[in-house]
Amino acid sequence: MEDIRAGIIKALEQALYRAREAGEIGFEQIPAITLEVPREKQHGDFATNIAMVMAREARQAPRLLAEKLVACFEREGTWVKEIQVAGPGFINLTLDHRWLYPLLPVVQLADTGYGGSRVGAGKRVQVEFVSANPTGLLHMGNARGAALGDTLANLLKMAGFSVEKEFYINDTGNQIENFARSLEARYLQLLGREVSFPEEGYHGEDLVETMQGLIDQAGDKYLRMDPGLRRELLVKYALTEKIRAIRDTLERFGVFYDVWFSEQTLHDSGAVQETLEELQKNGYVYEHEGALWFKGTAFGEEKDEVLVRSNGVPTYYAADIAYHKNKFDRGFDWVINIWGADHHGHVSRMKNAVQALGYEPDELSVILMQLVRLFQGGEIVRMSKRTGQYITLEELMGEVGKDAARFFFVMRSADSHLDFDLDLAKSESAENPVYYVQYAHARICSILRTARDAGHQVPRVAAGDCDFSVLADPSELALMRKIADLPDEVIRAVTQLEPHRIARYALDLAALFHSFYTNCRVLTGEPSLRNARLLLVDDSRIVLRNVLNWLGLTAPERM
RNA sequence: GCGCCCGUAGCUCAGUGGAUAGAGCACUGGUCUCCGGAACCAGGUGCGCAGGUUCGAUUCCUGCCGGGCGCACCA
Repeated sequence: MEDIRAGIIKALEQALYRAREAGEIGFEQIPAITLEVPREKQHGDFATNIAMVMAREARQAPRLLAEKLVACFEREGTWVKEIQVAGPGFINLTLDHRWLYPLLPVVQLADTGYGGSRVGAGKRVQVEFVSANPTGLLHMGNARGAALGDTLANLLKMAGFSVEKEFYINDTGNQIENFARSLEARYLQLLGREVSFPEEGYHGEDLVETMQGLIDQAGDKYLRMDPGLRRELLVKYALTEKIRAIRDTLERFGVFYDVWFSEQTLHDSGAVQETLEELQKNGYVYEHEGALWFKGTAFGEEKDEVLVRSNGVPTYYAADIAYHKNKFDRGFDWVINIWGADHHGHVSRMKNAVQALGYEPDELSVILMQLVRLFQGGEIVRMSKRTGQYITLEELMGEVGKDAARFFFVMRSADSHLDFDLDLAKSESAENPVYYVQYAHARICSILRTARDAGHQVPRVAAGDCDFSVLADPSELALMRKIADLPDEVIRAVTQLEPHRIARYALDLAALFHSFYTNCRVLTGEPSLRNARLLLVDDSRIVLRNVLNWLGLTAPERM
């Protein structure tokens, strides 16, 4: 695919040089030639706007220029069958459809590796996502982040990057203080003491359960303890419990991390302090009213930010800067964070700090994802019956299952608000896009089973030996073309940080397969046609399965 | 007030500066003697408004309108 593209571009360049030698066109340098895939099929397999781009410098009308270029174009070795000028000056290229056939054995051979590339070879990338507060349960926003982050990590791996997935545990700070007081209140209440619950505390039912669990294990022994020590021990117990619960839920959601990173360790190791000193050394820190401030205004921010409060306690910002320093010091070439849109103000602040420490801010990417709203029966679903809080990921999986949940979250662009339709996700029918894609896979497996039972194997063909010219139906060519596009799609999804493209790809591919299935009978009596189609079907299976796996969905053989 | 995201078909959303802007759902009609009907095919006066840049703008820039979210010695 890439070779073919590069070959055509080279041939176009040579045509331009030839035209110049013949005195037909004048130019200094050829601008970068891009080949796009036209929306309209009639416009061929590729199109280029090079004549329009060069029109001004060459002082010629785009169409005229295009015609001269076409006249000098040599097709030799490019698969180009037709080349013509169209519209305001486009050059449309139609390929001999035989260019697709060598792909068929390639997919078969690559198998689980098909769709991969080496654009990220030698580069280490870290994806940090979810990083939910360990004070409660995972909600819809966390779930969206989990689906996006995990899929993105899978795609990065396919693109050749070395990838690490990380969960940052916010296990210190004000919220933990608050968590401690909430736990203490629940603990005391469960043991019959009349204590009021902190106004700003964590009201979720899950804290009651957590403390009941502790009481079942350890009884009332914390009752007579010094309150400070008691809170410390309650938090320690609850954090372990909560983090385990979060990890369990994520694993059931199909998300596994390489590293669980504790914020507390940054304080304990002195990393926060070192980071502050470095910032100070670089001249970005000053003292004011007893607090230490970061000069955000030096980077065009509206105001400066507190790093260390006047009571001596570092802010979350200070810890987060230390955390990002730590990431870069671990040698990552690219650091990707997935945050809720409510943290957007933090993005430029973080990049500023990264720069202030002498790192390259462009090596930090942040994907901001917009809010998730749940819909059922056309109404917004806000509260969870069980916890009185927002619906949890656990409950969502119980309602619609892992596959539907993951697909729905990853199907939309991160920066669009996501309306999650519970009824649609639950429906086991045609209108559910998840089943549509999975059904295509199951259908393929069924065809292959039937073929095997009849004694027909998928042919194994060497790459050089593949005349599949019997595959010429438009639906067959469209399907092959889509399969050919996969590596490019992955690269695009990764470089644009848009994993939702792959969900669209899965839907498109499934549609093309269903269409092919309707138009072309696979198990025919004609052996060469049957063999060619069996290979195409098996390749479709491979591609669908790969894509479903990257999205974190199962690829069922029956359903 | 300042900042970020969004505004595309009845609904939910895709869309790489390009030619006739797409998909799913919903609705209507049709296809199938056979490999899985959870399928396929057909049916559409839609890019919030106004400027600007460009040969060309849904896409880039500015302003406005509408929706969401931020703007703590919270995280």
